[in-house]
Amino acid sequence: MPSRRIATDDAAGAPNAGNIAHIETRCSTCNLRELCLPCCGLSRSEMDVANRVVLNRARVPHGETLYRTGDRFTSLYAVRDGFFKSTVQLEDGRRDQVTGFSMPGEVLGMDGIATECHTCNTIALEDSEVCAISFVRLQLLAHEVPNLQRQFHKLMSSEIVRENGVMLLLGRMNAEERLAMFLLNLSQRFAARGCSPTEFDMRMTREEVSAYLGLKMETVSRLFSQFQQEGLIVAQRRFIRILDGAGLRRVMGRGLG
Amino acid sequence: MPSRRIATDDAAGAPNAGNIAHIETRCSTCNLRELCLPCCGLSRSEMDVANRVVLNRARVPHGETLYRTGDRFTSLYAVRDGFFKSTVQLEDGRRDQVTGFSMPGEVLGMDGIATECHTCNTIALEDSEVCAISFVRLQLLAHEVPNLQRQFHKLMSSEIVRENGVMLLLGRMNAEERLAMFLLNLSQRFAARGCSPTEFDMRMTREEVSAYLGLKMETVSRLFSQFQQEGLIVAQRRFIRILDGAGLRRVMGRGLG
DNA sequence: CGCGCCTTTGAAGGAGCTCAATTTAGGTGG
DNA sequence: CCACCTAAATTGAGCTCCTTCAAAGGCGCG
Repeated sequence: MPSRRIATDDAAGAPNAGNIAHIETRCSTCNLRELCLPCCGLSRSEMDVANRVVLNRARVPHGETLYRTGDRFTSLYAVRDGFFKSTVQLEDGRRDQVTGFSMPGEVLGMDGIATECHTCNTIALEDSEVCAISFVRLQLLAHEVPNLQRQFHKLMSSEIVRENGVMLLLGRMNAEERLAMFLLNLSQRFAARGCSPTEFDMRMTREEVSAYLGLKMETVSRLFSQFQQEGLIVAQRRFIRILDGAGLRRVMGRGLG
Repeated sequence: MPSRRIATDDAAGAPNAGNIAHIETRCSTCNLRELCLPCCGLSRSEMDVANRVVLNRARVPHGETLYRTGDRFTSLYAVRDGFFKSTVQLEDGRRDQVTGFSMPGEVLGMDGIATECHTCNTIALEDSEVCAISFVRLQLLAHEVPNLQRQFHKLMSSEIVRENGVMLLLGRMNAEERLAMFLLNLSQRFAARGCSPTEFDMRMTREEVSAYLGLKMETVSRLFSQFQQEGLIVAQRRFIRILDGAGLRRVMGRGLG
């Protein structure tokens, strides 16, 4: 099945096709503006300008692809609601690595800027909603609003920094440490969104967690059980309660001496 | 020892301190302009504008740090000559992961944009030379030259894409595949610089290669020996000759039946 | 209620690690 | 110019952690 095309005004074709909800969005009233790219760090008046980026809101049902490798790049996507995974695949397509999970306020699609084609696949892990931000328009607007330009640069840089962290995790941590780090990271991101940092529902399967952590599903499952026995967490399938955050942090030191 | 500070005109302090060679550089005469950020893809007249970015050339002797974690971010660095590694460290500092090796024409320092402090360490693997590009000035100039803005965005995006590839390597490839991929990547990058793709001198130690590939030094050493016995390469310490590139490419399929 | 998918758990195997000894290359000073 | 010294690289043997293969358990949904 084809990945869904979310039209932005300057994209070829109808601006509002098929089953995709198209909503004129006002950033200034968006409850994610603290987290979202074009709004974060902008003053009230700048925000009015930002409203003109024309964000086309679109729903992405659970399991649907937002964009896939090879798709032409036209927009960035701010996650408004829901949860996504991004994956890269080995040519043969048999093995794939999850490069990240994205939650509300985070921005997807920056991989496509370089070649103007996407280089990974992004799939909704639950019924989700994104704001499609026309990249051409974003650039035009950023030209007028230096602060927006800066925010955008910081956003791309953060993604580089984040990926550096994942490389450290994949290259130099053992299985225990990887899962502990993963849980702490999720926890911290939920907290930043005003959700409980100690009790949350993971949206991803064990398989997807393992594809992110560079492990096998069975290993991840065993580790959840182990952490539970050690009294660090309660894990009932996707539901997680963190009982001992400090303990998890300590796990990350168990790797070497 | 402190990391070396390379002053750009708008940085606080003397613009040309100590043992650092300061040379007014003209991009239009630089033999790297095909590869380098501010020049790549720019027309002749745009290039003249680019000359005004004020690139301070600086030498970085073998083993010296260009910037380190926590250093204030002021500039990007285009590698003019030499070879660098970038590393991130676990808090304890005992384990570190090499996030990339950089060669002439490549740009370093984009990790610093997000927080205005660098989040990795970058060290010269041989006597090297960089152009320090004041980020403030780059932004001003990019504002005047849209093409430069676009090139810069593509550059950051490429870095994201590159790191996605490394995550795939670290998360889903076995040791053989990792080394094969590494050698083919080096080869291809040397080729792009007009150097022989089949015969080159690696600038990094086995230790550094292993810190990049998420393996141990001994494993990497064994693999070099193995590849040599299989007739894929000649490896005499850092000198590498690729005898059978197609064979190396085939190695990357051996990972999963 | 039964089917499919996700998850858990066990037992055995193997890829890469650890520890340790040896070889080689490059730099330095007599 | 050679002997020495140190750092890098190689190689071996045994071990460990994670994987592989297999089976059973549990939850959601038609």
